[in-house]
Amino acid sequence: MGRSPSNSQSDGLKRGPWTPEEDQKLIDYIQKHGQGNWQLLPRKAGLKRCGKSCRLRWTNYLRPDIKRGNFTPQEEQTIIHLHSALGNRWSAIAARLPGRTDNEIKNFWNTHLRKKLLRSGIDPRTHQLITDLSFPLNLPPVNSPMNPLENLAKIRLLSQILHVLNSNLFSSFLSGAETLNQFDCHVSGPLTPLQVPALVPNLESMNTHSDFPPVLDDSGMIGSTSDSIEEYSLRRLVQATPEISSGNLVHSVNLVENQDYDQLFVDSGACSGWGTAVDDEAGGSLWKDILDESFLASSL
DNA sequence: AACTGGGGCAACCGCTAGTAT
DNA sequence: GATACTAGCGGTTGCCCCAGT
Repeated sequence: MGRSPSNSQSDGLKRGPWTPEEDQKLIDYIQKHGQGNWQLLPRKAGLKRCGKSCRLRWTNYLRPDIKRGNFTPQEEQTIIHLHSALGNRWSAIAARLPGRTDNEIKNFWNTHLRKKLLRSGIDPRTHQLITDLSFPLNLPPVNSPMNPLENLAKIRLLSQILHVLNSNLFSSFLSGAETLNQFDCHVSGPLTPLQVPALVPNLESMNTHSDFPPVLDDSGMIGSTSDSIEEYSLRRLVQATPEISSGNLVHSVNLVENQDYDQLFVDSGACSGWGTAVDDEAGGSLWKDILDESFLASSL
């Protein structure tokens, strides 16, 4: 737990996990004298800790009014709602959740709620539907470690790219049509996230090009194309990701604002085209699945 | 049964804002 | 106004636990 497990400090101060004895000393001192000056407290209380460490231990763990245990669904909703309004201002969020500390809320957000939103196709930073490829692609700087959760959308896209590259569909194209003009159709206005899966069935289920949905241009409009097969496949994948739509975005935002998160998750998960993969558990196993799938397909 | 990898979370670090001198 | 000190905040780290192999 925590950093700097070593107890041997050049300044003579102990770091790392607190012992029950240290906790008791701190509790006893504060119960007798109140919080007062944190810099002086450790010396007066007989603790070999810095004041900062004492303050954190008290405010995050020992304070008598701290509520321990799991967050309730109500608290979850409150946190998500407040985060959409306040951002990463954990102390401000904690101030509205009696008995919860900023540290606890921050940890809960990073370990549970962020994943939950990502799985639902919602950018946890903006609380909006993930709508473009730049979302996952622009996140980690080159030298920073990848965050698999924030790159869920990227992973999903990669998975589907592999599907296309390995599919009968692709090989049938290699031997057949060079252009895709025959798939033109006319739909006015941008597609909504709920419309896209209807127009773009799961790639897995499409074995012939006759199943192909219409192609969308950069603005999300359906139009004609003379893309190469590769371009077409990639464009289709792009369109298979949650497409922004004023109508549906408003719907989702309303759900958030109305704290109807369960419905929001149901809605996003109900999108068969992208919801299925969104439902996948995030993490390293996803990469394994993707690679396994790719290997299997390529070995056929 | 032993090993391994990932998740959870307590604790630390660095920075900033506020206050005192 | 400049400096020093303190408290608070958000980001990050790394140990422990446990599920999966």
